[in-house]
Amino acid sequence: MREVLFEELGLTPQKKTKTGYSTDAASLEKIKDQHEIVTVLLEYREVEKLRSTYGQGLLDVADSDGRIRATFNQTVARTGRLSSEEPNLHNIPVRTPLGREFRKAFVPVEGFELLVADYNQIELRVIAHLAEDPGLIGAFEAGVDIHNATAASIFDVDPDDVNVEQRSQAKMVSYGLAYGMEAYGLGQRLGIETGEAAEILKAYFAAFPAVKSFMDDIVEQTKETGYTETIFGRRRPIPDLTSPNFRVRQAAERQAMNAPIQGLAADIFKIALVEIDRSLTNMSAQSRLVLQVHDEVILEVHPDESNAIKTMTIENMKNAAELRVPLEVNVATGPSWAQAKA
DNA sequence: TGGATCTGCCAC
DNA sequence: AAACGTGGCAGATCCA
Ligand SMILES: Nc1nc2c(ncn2[C@H]2C[C@H](O)[C@@H](COP(=O)(O)OP(=O)(O)OP(=O)(O)O)O2)c(=O)[nH]1
Ligand SMILES: [Mn+2]
Ligand SMILES: [Mn+2]
Repeated sequence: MREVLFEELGLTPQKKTKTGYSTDAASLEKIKDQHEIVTVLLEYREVEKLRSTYGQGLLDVADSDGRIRATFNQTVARTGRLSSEEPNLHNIPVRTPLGREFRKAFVPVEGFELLVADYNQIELRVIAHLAEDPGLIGAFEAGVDIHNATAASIFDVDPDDVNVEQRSQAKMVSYGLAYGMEAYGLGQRLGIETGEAAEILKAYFAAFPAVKSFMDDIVEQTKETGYTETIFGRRRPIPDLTSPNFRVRQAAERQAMNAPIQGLAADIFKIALVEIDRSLTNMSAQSRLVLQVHDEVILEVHPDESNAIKTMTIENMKNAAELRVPLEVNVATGPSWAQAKA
């Protein structure tokens, strides 16, 4: 593709990879108007990704009883998250309408429904707790949805008019900035000028002043000990903090910022998951756990148990840890993963 | 034919 | 890619 676009058609290269000019989606978006094939290629990329990875890929691994059984690795992700392989059930599409179609294929066994419970703004709550940031804590006490507020601010729309895609983008901005994203990277991702991105960054840390100092402290502390540690005691060594290579060292600093947060969120979620499992046993429930996705749990629920299981799941998740801000859970039920959305 | 690497892209 | 973090998978390419 690189050869066709940049040599044969002579389109304008945007950025480079290790081996030549990049043809990734962000680059193609910028040269759409130079040749009609670019839009076609973008559409092909989207459809082929979905067809190969999720269409054929999932059909290939589905068992004869209609279930898909993945391997959940407990010692792969360095932060304490699980990972899922063969297949990866942690990256089933949700962000585009066409991609979301695949979630309709995840259904409960006959006579049951799916219950989906996902922590609300989980890592922002963890940051609020660890950084003791007055802006974040105040927002959570007031019941503010920060992803929504951030979206309203960066896209200049009324908070009530924020759509799903905008909130999703704002999520990326919120976590990106918290974990060391710079104005340049923010501009690239939003498709705006670096200067404009710098204004967004400035506004973010003005609203949440303690986040920056917390991140600086974490990096300093990690340089001294050589590892990060969650409040439950999960340690991650970060030896690259002393690398002579600037790039490697910078990357290590961002890992040090992220690991205690993502790690604590993983600790909390795992505690909740074990408690949910214990409760199901204690209740002698017919309902069962079928999947987890980092801060989300999916249960196959018998209608007779629906209310009890819903209450039990929410309570276990909210009470898995006691932070300076409340833990909140979004929960929904439905006949498929796609439809179990509040 | 198959392993290793690279690019690109899906999710949290 | 110097430029949020954590993952896994498909396809192309290079090479044995
Ligand atoms: N560094 C980073 N972390 C992310 C990103 N997306 C998701 N995460 C992490 C932080 C989130 O708290 C966690 C769970 O993802 P969710 O999609 O459930 O988002 P969150 O819980 O923040 O918001 P929610 O209220 O559930 O929509 O995964 C990202 O783009 N960058
Ligand atoms: Mn969540
Ligand atoms: Mn989630």
